[in-house]
Amino acid sequence: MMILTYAEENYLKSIYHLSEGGKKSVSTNDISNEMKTKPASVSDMLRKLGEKLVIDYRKYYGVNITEEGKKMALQIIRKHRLWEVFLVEKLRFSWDEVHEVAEELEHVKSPVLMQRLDEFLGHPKFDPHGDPIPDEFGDLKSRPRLPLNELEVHDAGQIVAVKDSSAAFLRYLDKVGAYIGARIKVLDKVEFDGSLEILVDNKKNLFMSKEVAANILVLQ
Amino acid sequence: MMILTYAEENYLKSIYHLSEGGKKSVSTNDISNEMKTKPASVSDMLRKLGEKLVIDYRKYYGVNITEEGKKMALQIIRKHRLWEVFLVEKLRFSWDEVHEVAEELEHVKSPVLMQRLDEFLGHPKFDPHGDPIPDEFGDLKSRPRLPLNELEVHDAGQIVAVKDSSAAFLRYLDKVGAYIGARIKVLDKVEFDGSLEILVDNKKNLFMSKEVAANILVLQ
DNA sequence: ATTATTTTTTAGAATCAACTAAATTATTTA
DNA sequence: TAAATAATTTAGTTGATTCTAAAAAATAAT
Repeated sequence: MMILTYAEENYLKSIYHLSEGGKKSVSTNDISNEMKTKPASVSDMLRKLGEKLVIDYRKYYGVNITEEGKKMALQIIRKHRLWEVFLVEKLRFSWDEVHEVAEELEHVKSPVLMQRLDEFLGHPKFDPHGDPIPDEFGDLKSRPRLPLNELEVHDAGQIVAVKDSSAAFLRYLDKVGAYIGARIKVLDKVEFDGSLEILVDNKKNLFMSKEVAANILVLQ
Repeated sequence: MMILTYAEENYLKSIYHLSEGGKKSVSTNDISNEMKTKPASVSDMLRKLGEKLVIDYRKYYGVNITEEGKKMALQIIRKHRLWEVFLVEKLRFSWDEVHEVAEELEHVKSPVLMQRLDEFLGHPKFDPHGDPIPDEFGDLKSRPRLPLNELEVHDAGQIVAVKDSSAAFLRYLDKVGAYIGARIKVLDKVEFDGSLEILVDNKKNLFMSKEVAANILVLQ
Protein backbone atom coordinates (compact mmCIF):
# COMPACT_ATOMS: atom_id res chain seq x y z
CA MET A 1 0.00 0.00 0.00
CA MET A 2 1.27 3.45 -1.03
CA ILE A 3 2.53 5.65 1.77
CA LEU A 4 1.20 9.20 1.94
CA THR A 5 2.95 12.23 3.40
CA TYR A 6 1.42 14.29 6.19
CA ALA A 7 0.10 16.88 3.73
CA GLU A 8 -1.20 14.25 1.33
CA GLU A 9 -3.13 12.60 4.15
CA ASN A 10 -4.79 15.91 5.00
CA TYR A 11 -5.81 16.55 1.41
CA LEU A 12 -7.17 13.03 1.03
CA LYS A 13 -9.22 13.43 4.18
CA SER A 14 -10.67 16.72 2.92
CA ILE A 15 -11.54 15.15 -0.42
CA TYR A 16 -13.22 12.25 1.35
CA HIS A 17 -15.33 14.58 3.49
CA LEU A 18 -16.27 16.73 0.49
CA SER A 19 -17.29 13.58 -1.41
CA GLU A 20 -19.60 12.35 1.32
CA GLY A 21 -23.21 12.18 0.27
CA GLY A 22 -23.08 13.63 -3.22
CA LYS A 23 -21.61 11.50 -5.98
CA LYS A 24 -20.38 14.51 -7.97
CA SER A 25 -16.70 15.29 -8.43
CA VAL A 26 -15.02 17.56 -5.90
CA SER A 27 -13.66 20.80 -7.36
CA THR A 28 -10.25 22.37 -6.88
CA ASN A 29 -11.83 25.45 -5.35
CA ASP A 30 -13.82 23.39 -2.83
CA ILE A 31 -10.63 21.72 -1.68
CA SER A 32 -8.83 25.06 -1.63
CA ASN A 33 -11.50 26.49 0.68
CA GLU A 34 -11.52 23.45 2.94
CA MET A 35 -7.73 23.27 3.21
CA LYS A 36 -7.14 27.02 3.33
CA THR A 37 -4.50 26.74 0.63
CA LYS A 38 -4.45 28.39 -2.80
CA PRO A 39 -6.03 26.65 -5.80
CA ALA A 40 -2.61 26.46 -7.47
CA SER A 41 -1.30 24.44 -4.53
CA VAL A 42 -4.32 22.17 -4.77
CA SER A 43 -3.74 21.46 -8.47
CA ASP A 44 -0.22 20.38 -7.66
CA MET A 45 -1.35 18.10 -4.87
CA LEU A 46 -4.10 16.56 -7.00
CA ARG A 47 -1.52 15.56 -9.58
CA LYS A 48 0.47 13.80 -6.86
CA LEU A 49 -2.55 12.09 -5.33
CA GLY A 50 -3.63 11.02 -8.81
CA GLU A 51 -0.21 9.46 -9.42
CA LYS A 52 -0.54 7.60 -6.14
CA LEU A 53 -3.91 6.27 -7.33
CA VAL A 54 -5.91 7.41 -4.32
CA ILE A 55 -7.98 9.77 -6.44
CA ASP A 56 -9.21 9.82 -10.03
CA TYR A 57 -8.15 13.20 -11.40
CA ARG A 58 -9.25 14.72 -14.70
CA LYS A 59 -7.79 18.18 -15.26
CA TYR A 60 -10.39 20.97 -15.07
CA TYR A 61 -13.14 18.49 -14.06
CA GLY A 62 -12.44 17.84 -10.40
CA VAL A 63 -11.66 14.60 -8.60
CA ASN A 64 -13.33 11.43 -7.42
CA ILE A 65 -11.84 9.36 -4.65
CA THR A 66 -10.88 5.80 -5.58
CA GLU A 67 -11.68 2.69 -3.55
CA GLU A 68 -8.06 2.59 -2.40
CA GLY A 69 -8.26 6.28 -1.45
CA LYS A 70 -11.48 5.76 0.44
CA LYS A 71 -9.90 2.96 2.45
CA MET A 72 -6.97 5.14 3.37
CA ALA A 73 -9.15 8.14 4.23
CA LEU A 74 -11.27 5.95 6.52
CA GLN A 75 -8.18 4.74 8.35
CA ILE A 76 -7.11 8.34 8.99
CA ILE A 77 -10.61 9.22 10.15
CA ARG A 78 -10.57 6.15 12.38
CA LYS A 79 -7.36 7.37 14.01
CA HIS A 80 -8.69 10.89 14.43
CA ARG A 81 -11.88 9.75 16.11
CA LEU A 82 -10.25 7.17 18.35
CA TRP A 83 -7.87 9.85 19.62
CA GLU A 84 -10.83 12.14 20.23
CA VAL A 85 -12.47 9.47 22.38
CA PHE A 86 -9.21 9.06 24.27
CA LEU A 87 -8.85 12.80 24.87
CA VAL A 88 -12.42 13.22 26.11
CA GLU A 89 -12.87 10.01 28.08
CA LYS A 90 -9.41 9.55 29.54
CA LEU A 91 -7.83 12.99 29.60
CA ARG A 92 -11.00 14.95 30.43
CA PHE A 93 -10.78 17.26 27.43
CA SER A 94 -14.03 19.01 26.60
CA TRP A 95 -15.36 18.03 23.21
CA ASP A 96 -14.62 21.43 21.70
CA GLU A 97 -10.90 21.19 22.56
CA VAL A 98 -10.14 17.85 20.95
CA HIS A 99 -10.22 18.52 17.23
CA GLU A 100 -6.92 20.36 16.81
CA VAL A 101 -4.97 17.88 18.90
CA ALA A 102 -6.53 14.88 17.16
CA GLU A 103 -5.61 16.56 13.88
CA GLU A 104 -1.97 16.04 14.84
CA LEU A 105 -2.28 12.67 16.52
CA GLU A 106 -4.07 11.12 13.53
CA HIS A 107 -0.82 11.23 11.53
CA VAL A 108 1.22 9.11 13.92
CA LYS A 109 1.87 5.98 11.91
CA SER A 110 1.84 2.78 13.91
CA PRO A 111 -0.84 0.20 13.17
CA VAL A 112 -0.26 -1.57 16.46
CA LEU A 113 -0.74 1.70 18.33
CA MET A 114 -4.25 2.19 16.98
CA GLN A 115 -5.11 -1.45 17.56
CA ARG A 116 -4.11 -1.17 21.21
CA LEU A 117 -5.72 2.22 21.70
CA ASP A 118 -8.98 0.88 20.26
CA GLU A 119 -8.81 -2.02 22.69
CA PHE A 120 -7.95 0.28 25.60
CA LEU A 121 -10.98 2.42 24.83
CA GLY A 122 -13.25 -0.63 24.57
CA HIS A 123 -13.79 -0.54 20.78
CA PRO A 124 -15.94 2.59 20.73
CA LYS A 125 -18.31 2.90 17.77
CA PHE A 126 -18.85 6.68 17.92
CA ASP A 127 -16.64 9.64 18.73
CA PRO A 128 -17.51 12.40 21.23
CA HIS A 129 -19.32 14.36 18.49
CA GLY A 130 -21.46 11.35 17.69
CA ASP A 131 -19.69 10.56 14.43
CA PRO A 132 -19.12 6.87 13.68
CA ILE A 133 -15.63 5.40 14.05
CA PRO A 134 -14.66 3.16 11.11
CA ASP A 135 -13.42 -0.26 12.18
CA GLU A 136 -10.08 -1.63 11.00
CA PHE A 137 -11.69 -2.62 7.69
CA GLY A 138 -13.22 0.81 7.16
CA ASP A 139 -16.76 -0.27 7.96
CA LEU A 140 -18.83 2.05 10.08
CA LYS A 141 -22.01 1.81 12.06
CA SER A 142 -24.62 4.29 10.98
CA ARG A 143 -27.41 5.64 13.09
CA PRO A 144 -30.50 7.05 11.36
CA ARG A 145 -30.48 10.62 12.50
CA LEU A 146 -32.27 13.80 11.58
CA PRO A 147 -31.83 17.49 12.28
CA LEU A 148 -33.50 18.62 15.48
CA ASN A 149 -35.52 21.29 13.64
CA GLU A 150 -37.39 18.57 11.76
CA LEU A 151 -38.85 17.11 14.94
CA GLU A 152 -42.47 17.96 15.83
CA VAL A 153 -43.79 19.23 19.14
CA HIS A 154 -43.77 16.41 21.73
CA ASP A 155 -41.24 14.41 19.73
CA ALA A 156 -38.35 13.18 21.85
CA GLY A 157 -34.91 11.91 21.00
CA GLN A 158 -31.26 11.85 21.86
CA ILE A 159 -28.56 14.15 20.53
CA VAL A 160 -26.11 11.98 18.59
CA ALA A 161 -24.10 14.36 16.47
CA VAL A 162 -23.60 17.89 15.21
CA LYS A 163 -23.26 18.97 11.60
CA ASP A 164 -21.13 22.02 12.34
CA SER A 165 -18.46 20.97 14.80
CA SER A 166 -16.68 24.33 14.98
CA ALA A 167 -15.27 25.16 18.39
CA ALA A 168 -17.61 28.16 18.65
CA PHE A 169 -20.69 26.03 18.11
CA LEU A 170 -19.53 23.30 20.47
CA ARG A 171 -18.82 25.89 23.15
CA TYR A 172 -22.31 27.27 22.69
CA LEU A 173 -23.84 23.83 23.15
CA ASP A 174 -21.73 23.22 26.19
CA LYS A 175 -22.81 26.53 27.67
CA VAL A 176 -26.50 25.82 27.25
CA GLY A 177 -26.11 22.30 28.60
CA ALA A 178 -26.61 20.28 25.43
CA TYR A 179 -24.18 17.45 24.67
CA ILE A 180 -23.90 14.23 22.72
CA GLY A 181 -26.11 11.73 24.47
CA ALA A 182 -28.46 14.30 26.00
CA ARG A 183 -32.13 13.29 25.97
CA ILE A 184 -34.25 16.02 24.51
CA LYS A 185 -37.94 16.67 23.89
CA VAL A 186 -39.52 19.36 21.75
CA LEU A 187 -41.88 21.39 23.96
CA ASP A 188 -42.86 24.07 21.49
CA LYS A 189 -42.18 25.24 17.97
CA VAL A 190 -42.68 28.87 16.89
CA GLU A 191 -44.24 28.82 13.46
CA PHE A 192 -43.07 32.33 12.59
CA ASP A 193 -39.28 31.72 12.71
CA GLY A 194 -39.06 27.99 13.28
CA SER A 195 -37.37 28.42 16.66
CA LEU A 196 -37.81 25.71 19.28
CA GLU A 197 -38.27 25.27 22.98
CA ILE A 198 -36.79 21.98 24.09
CA LEU A 199 -36.40 20.09 27.33
CA VAL A 200 -32.93 18.74 27.99
CA ASP A 201 -32.47 15.66 30.19
CA ASN A 202 -35.95 16.12 31.57
CA LYS A 203 -34.92 19.10 33.62
CA LYS A 204 -33.62 22.08 31.67
CA ASN A 205 -35.68 24.25 29.32
CA LEU A 206 -33.87 25.73 26.37
CA PHE A 207 -34.75 28.02 23.48
CA MET A 208 -32.91 27.70 20.24
CA SER A 209 -33.15 29.15 16.75
CA LYS A 210 -33.98 27.05 13.72
CA GLU A 211 -30.40 27.54 12.54
CA VAL A 212 -28.92 26.06 15.69
CA ALA A 213 -31.45 23.20 15.68
CA ALA A 214 -30.57 22.38 12.08
CA ASN A 215 -27.00 21.76 13.21
CA ILE A 216 -27.99 19.24 15.85
CA LEU A 217 -28.66 15.66 14.78
CA VAL A 218 -30.92 13.48 16.90
CA LEU A 219 -31.80 9.85 17.13
CA GLN A 220 -35.51 9.50 17.62
CA MET B 1 9.61 31.37 23.04
CA MET B 2 10.99 30.41 19.65
CA ILE B 3 9.15 27.64 17.84
CA LEU B 4 11.23 24.80 16.43
CA THR B 5 10.42 22.60 13.45
CA TYR B 6 10.15 18.82 13.74
CA ALA B 7 13.72 18.34 12.47
CA GLU B 8 15.11 21.10 14.65
CA GLU B 9 13.55 19.47 17.71
CA ASN B 10 15.25 16.18 16.86
CA TYR B 11 18.65 17.80 16.41
CA LEU B 12 18.30 19.73 19.66
CA LYS B 13 17.40 16.54 21.50
CA SER B 14 20.47 14.78 20.09
CA ILE B 15 22.71 17.67 21.06
CA TYR B 16 21.28 17.63 24.56
CA HIS B 17 21.92 13.90 24.95
CA LEU B 18 25.45 14.22 23.58
CA SER B 19 26.10 17.07 26.02
CA GLU B 20 25.02 15.11 29.05
CA GLY B 21 27.77 14.54 31.53
CA GLY B 22 30.77 16.04 29.81
CA LYS B 23 31.01 19.81 29.57
CA LYS B 24 32.91 19.72 26.28
CA SER B 25 31.44 20.96 23.02
CA VAL B 26 29.59 18.49 20.81
CA SER B 27 31.14 17.99 17.38
CA THR B 28 29.48 18.01 13.98
CA ASN B 29 30.52 14.41 13.39
CA ASP B 30 29.07 13.24 16.70
CA ILE B 31 25.74 14.75 15.77
CA SER B 32 25.98 13.33 12.28
CA ASN B 33 26.47 9.84 13.71
CA GLU B 34 23.66 10.21 16.21
CA MET B 35 21.19 11.62 13.68
CA LYS B 36 22.26 9.42 10.76
CA THR B 37 22.54 12.44 8.51
CA LYS B 38 25.60 13.73 6.67
CA PRO B 39 27.95 16.21 8.36
CA ALA B 40 27.04 18.77 5.67
CA SER B 41 23.39 18.60 6.72
CA VAL B 42 24.42 19.01 10.34
CA SER B 43 26.43 22.18 9.62
CA ASP B 44 23.38 23.71 8.00
CA MET B 45 21.15 22.79 10.90
CA LEU B 46 23.64 24.13 13.45
CA ARG B 47 23.58 27.50 11.74
CA LYS B 48 19.77 27.56 12.05
CA LEU B 49 19.74 26.42 15.68
CA GLY B 50 22.38 29.01 16.43
CA GLU B 51 20.22 31.74 14.91
CA LYS B 52 17.34 30.55 17.07
CA LEU B 53 19.62 30.87 20.12
CA VAL B 54 19.10 27.35 21.41
CA ILE B 55 22.77 26.49 20.87
CA ASP B 56 26.01 28.39 20.97
CA TYR B 57 27.73 27.63 17.67
CA ARG B 58 31.30 28.48 16.75
CA LYS B 59 32.28 27.23 13.31
CA TYR B 60 34.77 24.34 13.37
CA TYR B 61 34.63 24.16 17.18
CA GLY B 62 31.37 22.37 17.85
CA VAL B 63 28.36 23.47 19.83
CA ASN B 64 27.20 24.02 23.38
CA ILE B 65 23.55 24.02 24.28
CA THR B 66 22.23 27.27 25.78
CA GLU B 67 20.00 27.54 28.85
CA GLU B 68 17.04 28.21 26.56
CA GLY B 69 17.96 25.20 24.44
CA LYS B 70 18.29 22.98 27.48
CA LYS B 71 14.83 23.99 28.64
CA MET B 72 13.34 23.15 25.28
CA ALA B 73 15.19 19.84 25.00
CA LEU B 74 13.96 18.83 28.43
CA GLN B 75 10.36 19.54 27.44
CA ILE B 76 10.73 17.30 24.39
CA ILE B 77 12.30 14.59 26.52
CA ARG B 78 9.47 15.00 29.02
CA LYS B 79 6.94 14.40 26.26
CA HIS B 80 8.84 11.42 24.91
CA ARG B 81 9.06 9.72 28.29
CA LEU B 82 5.50 10.43 29.34
CA TRP B 83 4.27 8.85 26.11
CA GLU B 84 6.50 5.84 26.79
CA VAL B 85 4.88 5.40 30.18
CA PHE B 86 1.47 5.63 28.56
CA LEU B 87 2.33 3.05 25.90
CA VAL B 88 3.74 0.56 28.38
CA GLU B 89 1.35 1.01 31.28
CA LYS B 90 -1.90 1.66 29.47
CA LEU B 91 -1.51 0.09 26.03
CA ARG B 92 0.58 -2.90 27.09
CA PHE B 93 3.52 -2.20 24.79
CA SER B 94 6.76 -3.90 25.73
CA TRP B 95 9.52 -1.46 26.57
CA ASP B 96 11.49 -2.24 23.45
CA GLU B 97 8.55 -1.35 21.18
CA VAL B 98 7.86 2.10 22.55
CA HIS B 99 10.77 4.19 21.38
CA GLU B 100 9.85 4.63 17.72
CA VAL B 101 6.24 5.50 18.47
CA ALA B 102 7.20 7.91 21.24
CA GLU B 103 9.65 9.47 18.79
CA GLU B 104 6.63 10.57 16.76
CA LEU B 105 4.29 11.39 19.62
CA GLU B 106 6.85 13.67 21.29
CA HIS B 107 6.40 16.24 18.52
CA VAL B 108 2.66 16.74 19.01
CA LYS B 109 2.47 20.30 20.25
CA SER B 110 -0.21 20.92 22.85
CA PRO B 111 0.87 21.96 26.32
CA VAL B 112 -2.51 21.06 27.81
CA LEU B 113 -2.24 17.56 26.32
CA MET B 114 0.96 16.79 28.18
CA GLN B 115 -0.37 18.33 31.38
CA ARG B 116 -3.44 16.07 31.25
CA LEU B 117 -1.48 13.00 30.20
CA ASP B 118 0.90 13.54 33.09
CA GLU B 119 -2.07 13.75 35.44
CA PHE B 120 -3.71 10.67 33.89
CA LEU B 121 -0.53 8.67 34.42
CA GLY B 122 -0.22 9.84 38.02
CA HIS B 123 2.78 12.18 37.55
CA PRO B 124 5.33 9.42 36.93
CA LYS B 125 8.93 10.35 37.75
CA PHE B 126 10.64 7.69 35.63
CA ASP B 127 9.96 6.13 32.24
CA PRO B 128 9.82 2.39 31.54
CA HIS B 129 13.59 2.33 30.91
CA GLY B 130 14.25 3.91 34.28
CA ASP B 131 15.13 7.31 32.89
CA PRO B 132 13.84 10.30 34.83
CA ILE B 133 10.95 12.35 33.42
CA PRO B 134 11.58 16.11 33.66
CA ASP B 135 8.74 18.02 35.29
CA GLU B 136 7.07 20.99 33.60
CA PHE B 137 9.94 23.22 34.73
CA GLY B 138 12.57 20.85 33.40
CA ASP B 139 13.64 19.59 36.80
CA LEU B 140 14.30 15.91 37.14
CA LYS B 141 14.60 13.53 40.02
CA SER B 142 17.85 11.70 40.21
CA ARG B 143 17.96 8.27 41.66
CA PRO B 144 20.82 7.24 43.86
CA ARG B 145 22.81 4.44 42.28
CA LEU B 146 22.84 1.22 44.21
CA PRO B 147 24.52 -2.18 44.00
CA LEU B 148 22.69 -4.59 41.74
CA ASN B 149 22.35 -7.16 44.51
CA GLU B 150 20.15 -4.76 46.45
CA LEU B 151 17.48 -4.73 43.77
CA GLU B 152 14.36 -6.81 44.24
CA VAL B 153 12.82 -9.21 41.73
CA HIS B 154 11.12 -7.25 38.90
CA ASP B 155 13.19 -4.14 39.59
CA ALA B 156 14.78 -2.69 36.49
CA GLY B 157 17.66 -0.30 35.99
CA GLN B 158 20.69 0.65 34.04
CA ILE B 159 24.29 -0.26 34.76
CA VAL B 160 26.12 3.01 35.39
CA ALA B 161 29.31 2.02 37.09
CA VAL B 162 31.34 -0.75 38.70
CA LYS B 163 32.97 -0.67 42.12
CA ASP B 164 35.79 -3.01 41.22
CA SER B 165 37.15 -1.89 37.89
CA SER B 166 39.92 -4.45 37.64
CA ALA B 167 40.66 -5.74 34.18
CA ALA B 168 39.58 -9.21 35.21
CA PHE B 169 36.20 -8.02 36.33
CA LEU B 170 35.65 -5.88 33.26
CA ARG B 171 36.64 -8.80 31.04
CA TYR B 172 34.09 -10.92 32.82
CA LEU B 173 31.36 -8.31 32.28
CA ASP B 174 32.28 -8.04 28.65
CA LYS B 175 32.16 -11.79 28.22
CA VAL B 176 28.67 -12.13 29.67
CA GLY B 177 27.37 -9.18 27.69
CA ALA B 178 26.95 -6.66 30.49
CA TYR B 179 28.36 -3.19 30.03
CA ILE B 180 28.01 0.37 31.25
CA GLY B 181 24.71 1.57 29.94
CA ALA B 182 23.14 -1.88 29.69
CA ARG B 183 19.50 -2.05 30.74
CA ILE B 184 18.91 -4.80 33.24
CA LYS B 185 15.99 -6.31 35.05
CA VAL B 186 16.05 -8.73 37.96
CA LEU B 187 14.12 -11.85 36.99
CA ASP B 188 14.85 -13.98 40.02
CA LYS B 189 16.78 -13.99 43.26
CA VAL B 190 17.97 -17.15 44.98
CA GLU B 191 17.48 -16.72 48.70
CA PHE B 192 20.05 -19.31 49.66
CA ASP B 193 23.14 -17.66 48.21
CA GLY B 194 21.81 -14.31 47.03
CA SER B 195 22.61 -15.08 43.39
CA LEU B 196 20.58 -13.40 40.70
CA GLU B 197 19.04 -14.10 37.35
CA ILE B 198 18.91 -10.92 35.31
CA LEU B 199 17.70 -9.90 31.88
CA VAL B 200 20.16 -7.76 29.93
CA ASP B 201 18.88 -5.37 27.28
CA ASN B 202 15.58 -7.18 27.25
CA LYS B 203 17.06 -10.15 25.45
CA LYS B 204 19.81 -11.99 27.24
CA ASN B 205 19.38 -14.01 30.44
CA LEU B 206 22.29 -14.05 32.81
CA PHE B 207 23.09 -15.67 36.15
CA MET B 208 25.46 -13.94 38.51
CA SER B 209 26.67 -14.42 42.04
CA LYS B 210 25.92 -11.97 44.83
CA GLU B 211 29.60 -11.01 44.85
CA VAL B 212 29.55 -10.00 41.22
CA ALA B 213 26.24 -8.17 41.59
CA ALA B 214 27.57 -6.21 44.54
CA ASN B 215 30.25 -4.79 42.26
CA ILE B 216 27.77 -3.46 39.73
CA LEU B 217 26.10 -0.13 40.36
CA VAL B 218 22.73 0.48 38.81
CA LEU B 219 20.52 3.45 38.39
CA GLN B 220 16.96 2.48 39.03
C1' DA C 1 57.47 23.43 10.65
C1' DT C 2 55.82 21.52 6.74
C1' DT C 3 53.00 17.93 5.04
C1' DA C 4 49.29 14.69 5.44
C1' DT C 5 44.98 13.57 7.35
C1' DT C 6 40.73 14.40 9.38
C1' DT C 7 36.98 17.33 10.26
C1' DT C 8 33.99 20.76 8.96
C1' DT C 9 31.91 24.02 5.93
C1' DT C 10 30.35 25.84 1.46
C1' DA C 11 28.18 25.37 -2.97
C1' DG C 12 24.92 23.45 -5.72
C1' DA C 13 21.09 20.14 -6.55
C1' DA C 14 16.77 17.39 -5.26
C1' DT C 15 12.23 16.88 -3.05
C1' DC C 16 8.11 18.57 -0.70
C1' DA C 17 4.67 21.88 0.08
C1' DA C 18 3.45 26.19 -0.04
C1' DC C 19 3.16 30.74 -2.69
C1' DT C 20 2.31 34.61 -6.83
C1' DA C 21 1.63 35.78 -11.45
C1' DA C 22 0.41 34.51 -15.87
C1' DA C 23 -1.78 31.46 -19.07
C1' DT C 24 -5.33 28.33 -20.25
C1' DT C 25 -9.82 26.08 -20.15
C1' DA C 26 -14.71 26.03 -18.89
C1' DT C 27 -18.86 28.39 -18.03
C1' DT C 28 -21.98 32.15 -18.10
C1' DT C 29 -23.99 36.17 -20.07
C1' DA C 30 -25.43 39.33 -23.39
C1' DT D 1 -22.36 32.54 -30.68
C1' DA D 2 -18.94 35.74 -29.16
C1' DA D 3 -17.34 38.17 -25.29
C1' DA D 4 -16.92 38.37 -20.35
C1' DT D 5 -16.20 35.99 -16.17
C1' DA D 6 -14.86 32.27 -13.31
C1' DA D 7 -12.21 28.26 -12.40
C1' DT D 8 -8.15 25.81 -13.02
C1' DT D 9 -3.51 24.87 -14.38
C1' DT D 10 1.34 26.02 -15.46
C1' DA D 11 5.63 28.27 -14.60
C1' DG D 12 8.64 30.00 -11.63
C1' DT D 13 9.94 31.12 -6.55
C1' DT D 14 10.62 30.29 -1.63
C1' DG D 15 11.84 27.78 2.58
C1' DA D 16 12.82 23.46 4.86
C1' DT D 17 15.60 19.36 4.91
C1' DT D 18 18.21 16.35 2.87
C1' DC D 19 22.11 14.99 -0.34
C1' DT D 20 27.04 14.93 -3.08
C1' DA D 21 31.22 17.04 -4.34
C1' DA D 22 34.59 20.33 -3.53
C1' DA D 23 36.91 23.73 -0.67
C1' DA D 24 38.64 25.27 3.66
C1' DA D 25 40.12 24.87 8.39
C1' DA D 26 41.88 22.30 12.26
C1' DT D 27 44.63 18.57 13.95
C1' DA D 28 48.10 14.97 13.67
C1' DA D 29 52.37 13.10 11.87
C1' DT D 30 56.80 13.14 9.98
